[in-house]
Amino acid sequence: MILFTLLQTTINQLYPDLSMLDIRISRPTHAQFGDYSSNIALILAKTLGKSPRDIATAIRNALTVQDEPTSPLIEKIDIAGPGHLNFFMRPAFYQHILTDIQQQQAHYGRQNIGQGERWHLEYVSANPTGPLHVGHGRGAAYGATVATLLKHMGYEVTQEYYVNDAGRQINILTLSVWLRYLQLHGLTPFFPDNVYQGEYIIDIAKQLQNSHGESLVVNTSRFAHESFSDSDALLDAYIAFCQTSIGAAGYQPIKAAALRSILDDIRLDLAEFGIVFNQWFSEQSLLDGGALPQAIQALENSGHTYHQDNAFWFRSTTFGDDKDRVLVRDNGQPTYFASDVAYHLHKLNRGFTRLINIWGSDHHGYIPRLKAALQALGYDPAILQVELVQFANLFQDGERLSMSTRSGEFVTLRTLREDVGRDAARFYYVMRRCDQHMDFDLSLAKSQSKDNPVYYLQYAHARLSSVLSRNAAAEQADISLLTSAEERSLLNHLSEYNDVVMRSALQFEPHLLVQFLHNLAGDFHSYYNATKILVDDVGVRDARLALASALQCIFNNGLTLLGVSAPEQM
RNA sequence: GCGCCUGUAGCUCAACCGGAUAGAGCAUCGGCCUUCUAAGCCGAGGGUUGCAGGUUCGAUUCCUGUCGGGCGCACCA
Repeated sequence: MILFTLLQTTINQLYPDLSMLDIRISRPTHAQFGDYSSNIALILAKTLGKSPRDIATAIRNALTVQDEPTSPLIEKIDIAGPGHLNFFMRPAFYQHILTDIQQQQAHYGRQNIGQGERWHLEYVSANPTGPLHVGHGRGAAYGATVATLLKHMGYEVTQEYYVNDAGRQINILTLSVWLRYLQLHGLTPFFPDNVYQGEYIIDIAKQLQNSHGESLVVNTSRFAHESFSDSDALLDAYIAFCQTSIGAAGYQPIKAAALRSILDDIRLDLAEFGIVFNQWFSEQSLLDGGALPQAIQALENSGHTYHQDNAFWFRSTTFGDDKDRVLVRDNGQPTYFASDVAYHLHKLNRGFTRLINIWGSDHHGYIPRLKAALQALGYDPAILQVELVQFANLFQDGERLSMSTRSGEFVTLRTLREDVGRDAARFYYVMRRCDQHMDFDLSLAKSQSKDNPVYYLQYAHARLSSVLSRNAAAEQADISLLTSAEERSLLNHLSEYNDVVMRSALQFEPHLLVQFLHNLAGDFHSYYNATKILVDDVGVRDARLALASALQCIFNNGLTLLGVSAPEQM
């Protein structure tokens, strides 16, 4: 940005000893403070030991000759308040921006900060034990938007879904399907209440019935469920009973069918939500491919492990974790943590220079041990960045809903999409900071779906499209004819887009872009209501059409980045 | 008990990593369609930023304490 370089060179000349300049240019809160403002004089006051106003005056003097700015793009430079430097820009400045937008169109806002650096983004990664529910939606929408934004900044982003297909919950899932399958064959097996009970389990059982007929039917009366007092122990015994009864040859197909069915559903669900992953990474593949023992070995080689109580431990406390962590249980089974270490090592071995994980906030206690493992293995723990997404509290008619995949009590993401629409759902999920708690009233979302803020933005785009379809913008237009305060404000607002997109991307904060577009739409709607664009005066009309065309482009680009459509009509 | 997140208008949330007069939407009240899309616009009311201290030119933002909410503290995943 022009002002930035101008300030930087000026200050370097005035105070050559200074290093690490943190020049920031912002849009003032009020029009009287100009188009742009910098607080650099206030910041420098302390290190220079001078009054802010003196510094501001020195800077201003360097940028002006007899009160007249040397830059043809600047009309006036004011010093206000405690020492703010306020810049008033000339139309020529905005002419540049409109021309850029006009030329670059869909590419406008794109930058190459990343220079093709390969970043890895893992998100959703919900256990494949049931359909996605609305709680997963936030992480999905957020992750997808962050990925889009980062690609826009020139990073090569690989989006990956980690499939937890190796743990105990998959065995519970398999058992659940089998029990339903037995029921379909008229049997009445003992049915624990902590198996998966959603409707979709029955669907999978029906598929199993079609593909395997009666071949997996077993009389379960031999299973003595009465002898267990602990429900988890009962479940494990029940799983073991199932495995021995039908053998691996019977068990594996059930497990595979259940996994395939659920993953296919999740994949389709996400695709319909506009989210496509580059890779679905199987946890089981880490065990099958030997990556897991290799990772454990690597940790052992690092010297930060020990044996105790027949288990194998990682001394993560050395690296700031609360307590040491088990890698291999006393029964010889590796822990989930061990495979997660292997997984992240695998990511790094694939050549990614940064790992970004988007997790539910309930996993926050897990971060230190994973970073500890990376550090023990010789990596800079900062290479892993975890963004925690707070849960959305779900309400229906004012009552809090609990979400439980196990009991089958949840509202699916699919239902939400069908109720409020894809655009509204995508938008709603990313309009707030991800680390902010969010209340989500389903009944309100449905009843007020036409009040969803997303329509405010889409409507602005539709209005602009409508005007431009009547009269296309001319190649050339004289922006200096846009003289009203509203027009100046719109131009000024528009000029901020690039910066906002960059901040949204690099800070992983899509909501900044949402806020920006919402405010811009507000400015536009006011303007549209007060000012006729298609006036008789050709010069003024062309100038306004040029502005309209730029606005349309910005809304289109911005909404596209958010994964929301930009309709031409509404 | 320890750790992380959090507390801003009646409700849901912003506030550009310490800047100027804390902003939107919803809700409430009053106006605007013979004019390019009223899913819109204009106006009104609504605040001691949980509370108490501290740091400095300046604090919603940083520090300490305190109160309230969420989450986590497994040889589960």
